[in-house]
Amino acid sequence: MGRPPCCDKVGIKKGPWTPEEDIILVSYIQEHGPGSWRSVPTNTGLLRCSKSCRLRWTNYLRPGIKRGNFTPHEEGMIIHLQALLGNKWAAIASYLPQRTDNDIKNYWNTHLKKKVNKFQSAMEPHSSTATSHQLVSKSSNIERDESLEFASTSSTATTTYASNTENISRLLQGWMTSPPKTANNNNNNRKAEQGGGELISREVEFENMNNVAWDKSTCETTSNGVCEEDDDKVKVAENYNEKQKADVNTNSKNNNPPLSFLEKWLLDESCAGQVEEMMELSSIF
DNA sequence: AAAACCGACAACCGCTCATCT
DNA sequence: TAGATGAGCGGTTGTCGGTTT
Repeated sequence: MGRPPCCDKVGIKKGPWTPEEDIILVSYIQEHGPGSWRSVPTNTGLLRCSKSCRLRWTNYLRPGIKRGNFTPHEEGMIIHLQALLGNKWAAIASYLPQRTDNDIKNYWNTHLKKKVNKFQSAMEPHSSTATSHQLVSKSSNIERDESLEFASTSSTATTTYASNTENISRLLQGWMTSPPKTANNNNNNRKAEQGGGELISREVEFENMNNVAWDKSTCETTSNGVCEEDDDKVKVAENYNEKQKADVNTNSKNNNPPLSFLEKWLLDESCAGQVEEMMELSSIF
């Protein structure tokens, strides 16, 4: 169709977002809700293209986003899902409600891909009979050991604005105390449609079902300090999710396909435990 | 101390799909 | 029905901070 890029316009600012820009964007979304991105730059006066605003919101400013180190369980899930779904980051992200697709994609590219490749090349002489599942499971074990090391060595928080979650927490104070019309539901529904088939179609439900509990559990079991930092943000997210839960439950009642095997596996806590076990068992790698 | 290198991640780009007119 | 527009996704790039030489 030959549509010109929205960011080609003269006077459109690029590069890292400033705190002022974030405040403007958050304030606007707080008032009008996410969506109608086209109108955001014109209504706010931001010298950013609509796309940039959307990305900034969905990948960074949106409530409920967990930042910081990935837990071994999260790593295992990413590896599993990547093996099963390929580079469908949005689909994978739907199973890790607090992580953005961009985050997962970056983490895969910078950490997990290398490790998995390393493992695969190590397995090369013997791998002719190994199933991909075995491969992935064993890969997960490497992730765990190395990630623990990683977590202990890389916990130095960056001091840049963009990485400071407290800034965002403050920005989001009051968000959802007067909730806007949730265009997010529409986005989620659309994502579900786009994600391709049954596997993804239930992400909305899962997301809302797990957001709060997931956050709490992961916070309690990790000791990297990230969760404490994000406490305010988590609370804000909880309110946000409560609201969404109510909306989405209505929809899911009407259209509620059965869980696939993969989903069951992923959602089943005991199975998650098995992954951990497998990780332990193959720590020889 | 400074330059070179490297890793992490935020942001951008191009494409596709859905919706609207 | 076709074109225009909005929005989302995945790949890639740019920037920045830390580490090594």
